[in-house]
Amino acid sequence: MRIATWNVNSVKQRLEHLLRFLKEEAPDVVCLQELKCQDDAFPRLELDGTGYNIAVRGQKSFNGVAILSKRPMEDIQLRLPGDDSDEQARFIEALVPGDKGVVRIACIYLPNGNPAPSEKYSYKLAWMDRLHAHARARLREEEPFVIAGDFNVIPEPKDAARPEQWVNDALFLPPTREKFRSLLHLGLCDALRATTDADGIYTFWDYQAGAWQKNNGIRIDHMLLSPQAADRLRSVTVVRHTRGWDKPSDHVPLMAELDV
DNA sequence: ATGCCTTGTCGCACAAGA
Repeated sequence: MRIATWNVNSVKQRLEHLLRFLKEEAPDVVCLQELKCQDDAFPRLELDGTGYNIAVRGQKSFNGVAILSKRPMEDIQLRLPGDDSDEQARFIEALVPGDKGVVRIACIYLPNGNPAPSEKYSYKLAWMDRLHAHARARLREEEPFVIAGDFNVIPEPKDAARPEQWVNDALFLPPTREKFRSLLHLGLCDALRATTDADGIYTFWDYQAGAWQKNNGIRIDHMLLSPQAADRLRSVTVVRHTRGWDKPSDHVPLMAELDV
């Protein structure tokens, strides 16, 4: 099963890119973030011919997440547990069947949190605590489980071309990185880091200041795998060339192949 | 030090992103 995650920065603006990506890579599952539209504005008709089933948690203007799956999904969850008053559309989860078994896939758009300190940063840290609690509960089920998405976390200095630019940023501050590590300490595996310890691997390049042309990137899109999913990991790919397309998203897709 | 782009919004500038 090929699972992809991609922050598209407006699904309406990126529809042609998405269709091209689906055609070229033929992933079984695609987790999308930053739809920037409500449920009824999601381009379902435009995706009709692709054969993907669609689960959406949209929101006006900001945020918004979706899962596309070739096979029908079950047990779709639209909220990250832990705060019933949280209205931001940043979480969607579904059980997806494969050839040999099922995988539960959570698609997340973790808050940016800038500036720090601020209420936004407090919200980010609280959201990470809720994700930690949810992951711990899922891990107790001892099944293949994947958290895929835009984490807005630079895990290590080598995950930034110029780490000194990020030392005061919510994506790289010590509390942010500590909470990311605490997810790993639960027993989750950073899929890309299971395949390589190389530096220079990025998933985001800012639109500004020629970041792409200078390769001034950061690695902030991740897939975390439960032990039962990690045991089945075959490969991880950053689909880097999409950043060079016309009118691209500032993020590129991350893709993992699981033997499921 | 700030903005640099890009997107969405009951636009006509601003918020949010990272």
